[in-house]
Amino acid sequence: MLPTPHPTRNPNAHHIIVVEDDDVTRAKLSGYLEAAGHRVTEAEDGPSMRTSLARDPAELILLDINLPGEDGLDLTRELRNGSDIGIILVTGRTDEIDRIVGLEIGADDYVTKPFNPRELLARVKSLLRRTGSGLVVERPVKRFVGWTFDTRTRKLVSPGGDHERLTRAEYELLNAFAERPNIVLTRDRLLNLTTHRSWDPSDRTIDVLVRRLRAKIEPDPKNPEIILTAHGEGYVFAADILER
Amino acid sequence: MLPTPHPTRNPNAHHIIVVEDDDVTRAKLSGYLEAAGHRVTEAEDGPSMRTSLARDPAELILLDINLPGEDGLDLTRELRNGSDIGIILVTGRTDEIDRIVGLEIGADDYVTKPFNPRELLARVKSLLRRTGSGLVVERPVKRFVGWTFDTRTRKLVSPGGDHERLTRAEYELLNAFAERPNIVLTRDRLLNLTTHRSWDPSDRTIDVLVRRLRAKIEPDPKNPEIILTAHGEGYVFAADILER
DNA sequence: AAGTAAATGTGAAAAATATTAACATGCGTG
DNA sequence: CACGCATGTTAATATTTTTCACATTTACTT
Repeated sequence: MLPTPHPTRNPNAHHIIVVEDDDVTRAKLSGYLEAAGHRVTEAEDGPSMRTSLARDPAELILLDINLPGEDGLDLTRELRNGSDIGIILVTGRTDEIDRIVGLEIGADDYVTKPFNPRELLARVKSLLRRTGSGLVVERPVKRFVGWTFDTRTRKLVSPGGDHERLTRAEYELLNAFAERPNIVLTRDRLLNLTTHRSWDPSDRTIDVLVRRLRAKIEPDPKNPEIILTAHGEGYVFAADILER
Repeated sequence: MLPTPHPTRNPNAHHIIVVEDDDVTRAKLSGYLEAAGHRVTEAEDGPSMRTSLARDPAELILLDINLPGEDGLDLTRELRNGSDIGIILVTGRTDEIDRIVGLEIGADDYVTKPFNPRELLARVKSLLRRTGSGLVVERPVKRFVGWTFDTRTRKLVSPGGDHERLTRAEYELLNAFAERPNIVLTRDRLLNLTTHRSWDPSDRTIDVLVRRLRAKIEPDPKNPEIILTAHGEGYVFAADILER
């Protein structure tokens, strides 16, 4: 195992501010994040957050919606206005209104208590990547069965050298697959990876998208060889990926 | 946590003068700036500013437009005349801005009350970098896929050697993109970076600007390769930037 | 092996989003 | 003040994405 870089001694680590009034929750959150090698500052309210931010700019903020005094949503608005900081809201109940409003206001994602540490870290990592906060670098070019997939320019070059244009959704889906080859991905997971929505059994979005992707990359779309369906489970990207 | 450099004991810190007649606002501004590790001098009017400046040259000035007696705009002109000090105007209302920016008096940027501390610090940081007074020196010339973009003269030279003239808005947009390559930028963000406006879903300003920029820099504007659209999200500048 | 219910595939309409051209406005310049 | 340019706005057109109805396949039961 790689030695975990000590957060306070690793200035290259991402700086994350945890804004949460409850001591226990705050400690828990920063514990997870520090264990993952991030540099964490704790703040118990808005003013404290502003101070920390002024002292040491952060790439990401975990923000409790239900802060005493100041509203977390107001803080979100304030942060989002003119900054590209990543914002993940922390919500107590499964209060759907809070989520939606929060995301519309400018938050990038949300997590609900109680936390699943793995999910939390995954969302943090994904957001850091999305906001372009460097460090988490992935290989931009992936190859599989003759295809060349440039994740940066979002282009796909066929074994024969033809260029395929991918729409955003197709790109997101292929990217999701290409990062996780040879394992079954549920529709729920895929939808979550490509858009930010959650899935319900009547949602056929992924199926349609898979069809379109197959039409573009499968030699014989009727008999898929790259994107296989796992009946009752989801889909598998069945090809080896060569990075770079 | 990183040790915060004490402003008055850190001669490497940037010297910033805050010119503002209202005590509360002035204290707030210098508070933010000092927390961020800058060396701050406060001045309540023009004469006081000149004195401070003579005593200790500054890299940047935060200047309230509505000073009693002397007009902030006159001071701007005076400062700009024969000095390359960074000037950020502080304005009360949003409607004052159009006038000021349109006049192109020589200020480098502006912020509106009430301040968003994070935005304020971001603009200060960015300006310090731009004026080259920082430890972080920004390269004014950027290259991408054959193009040469001189951010100082605002000139764009094509791979073939032709000169493209960019309007102010086009320049601002290209600059925003070139500083953040390979990540998705929302329209909201782009609008905030180019002008200080906030975005609403019916605002197609950025779309039109993207189109005009594409017409100038894309080999085939119908099939963009540099500025890609991320449907439902925003735009991506998909090219590597070589600085210098 | 045939029947059945559930899951998946498919084409096309509907909705959401982006592109484009044409027009409107405002500003500086001659 | 009229002209030209930069910029923003509007509305039509085009594209992408989602939804839907129905066809087909699969897994399972008998």
